[in-house]
Amino acid sequence: MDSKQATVRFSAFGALGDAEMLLLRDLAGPVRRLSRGDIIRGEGDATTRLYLLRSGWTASSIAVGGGGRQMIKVHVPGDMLGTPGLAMQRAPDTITALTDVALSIIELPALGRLFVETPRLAALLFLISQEERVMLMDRVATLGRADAMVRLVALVLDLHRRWLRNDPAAGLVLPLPLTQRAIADLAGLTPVHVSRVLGRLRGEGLLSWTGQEVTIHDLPALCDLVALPSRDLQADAAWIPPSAPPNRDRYPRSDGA
Amino acid sequence: MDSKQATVRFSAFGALGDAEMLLLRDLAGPVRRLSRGDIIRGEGDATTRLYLLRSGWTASSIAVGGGGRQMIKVHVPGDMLGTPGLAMQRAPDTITALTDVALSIIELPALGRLFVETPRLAALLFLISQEERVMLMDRVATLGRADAMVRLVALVLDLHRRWLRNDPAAGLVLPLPLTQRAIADLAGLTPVHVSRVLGRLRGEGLLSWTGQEVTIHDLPALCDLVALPSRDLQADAAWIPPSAPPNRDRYPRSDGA
DNA sequence: CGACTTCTTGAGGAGACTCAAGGGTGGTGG
DNA sequence: CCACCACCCTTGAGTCTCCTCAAGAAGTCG
Repeated sequence: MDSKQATVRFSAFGALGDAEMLLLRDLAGPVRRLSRGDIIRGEGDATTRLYLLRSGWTASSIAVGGGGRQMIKVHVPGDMLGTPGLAMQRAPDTITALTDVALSIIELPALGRLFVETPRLAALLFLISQEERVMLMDRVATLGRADAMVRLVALVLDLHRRWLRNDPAAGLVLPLPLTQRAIADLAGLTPVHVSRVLGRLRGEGLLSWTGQEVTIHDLPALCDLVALPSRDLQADAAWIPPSAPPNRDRYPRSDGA
Repeated sequence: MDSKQATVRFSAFGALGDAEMLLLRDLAGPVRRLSRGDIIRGEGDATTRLYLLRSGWTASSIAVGGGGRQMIKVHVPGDMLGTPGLAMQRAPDTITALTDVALSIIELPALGRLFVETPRLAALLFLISQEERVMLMDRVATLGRADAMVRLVALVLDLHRRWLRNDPAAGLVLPLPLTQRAIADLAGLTPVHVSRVLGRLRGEGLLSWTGQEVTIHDLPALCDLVALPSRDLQADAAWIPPSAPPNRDRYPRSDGA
């Protein structure tokens, strides 16, 4: 299950060959375990490594003027953490552990080898980043144009969809270890208002959100409320390079000419 | 100048070798010219090509329930258009021409060759996408946590910064062909409120925004107001593969095994 | 010149915020 | 074992930002 989750994001866009499977397994270094509340990487830190979330929940957030913060995204197992920071000298976001977590460390030279040795894997990684961009675009649309109730429902539906990808057997109850303060930081609201709106959602029988898990009572009604298109992933696009032949070293490694 | 703008986003992350320059020039196909207001690609269209903006301004937007829309981003020359859609079966956003524009069409097989033949270029393209993600993250933070005045100022500063990259000699006056309705769609506000807040910014001597251009009167004060970190790009990261040797065809093309 | 879009300004209303108080829960230490 | 503290959730009252509706001025294109 652990190793399956590590590849689920990749294989959504195309099958992995032996060479890719091998390199993907080598990509991830030692596993590190952290406790709830720990900071995995802070804003301003050097961007010298990536993380692959193995189990547990983490979140990425940006501090804004005056002690507040905007939470950008909640991560589920299989997500790669810290990638946007590669473009910057210093990390743009803080990554915190929402629960006890296990993550693999990915060193950057391994990423360089991925681009040289398995162009197919590089293209799939590129597509994962495009998917992340679309998710951020939808978030911009929601934050810019939706009221509090729609924002909260959109949040639940998004997390439900992503949770189902890791565990297709999961039903309408999903674990979601967020305090209402964290939910407010995600939705761009205040904790007080989150409490009120969740109360209304509960009262109308649409969903119930205890401290640790959400139960979706009326999925169709919720989808209706949010009214965002379904965003089907592009599986197996024709332009993606085919699996590389199994022998290595057709290209020089990045450390030797 | 045209060809310089086409490479400026790439070379921000590392120098381009001869092989990369060649492939990058071959990447872009025929130039297409469109008029102000034309739709380059609509939401739901097939995602079978990309565009490289040569001159003029375009914007990407998402329709939201009830006739409204959220504008995601304004593009300047040198930006690649349509990339997020690669991950989806149908385009998630509508790309419209804000002015008369010229753009090169990039067919997807050329993108596949880029990943196979020039891993360095692929890695740079990957980094451009990460930069776009960071810009979207900052936008999420602004929309989630900032009031109307800060949103507008953040918008101006972002566009000013990106405009300077193409024309380092540009001063504090930048062309910005957006109606107040478009500004409202960008900032997640209503046109009425945009008019009011721009009036206040003008009254306080911070900036003036006519229909076609913005003049920044007090840059330090505006930066102070927004208070987002500076986001220095990571130039020439060590993990990026070196330039490929000039001969081609070390890897099979994607059309032959 | 007329039709259209754009910008401005006013008045009233709604959604979300602030401040504040009270109850519940979990963890810590005496 | 219990007292205490810290955090979390809830609910109320008042305020403010931003929205809606509306009308008029200014500019643009056919």
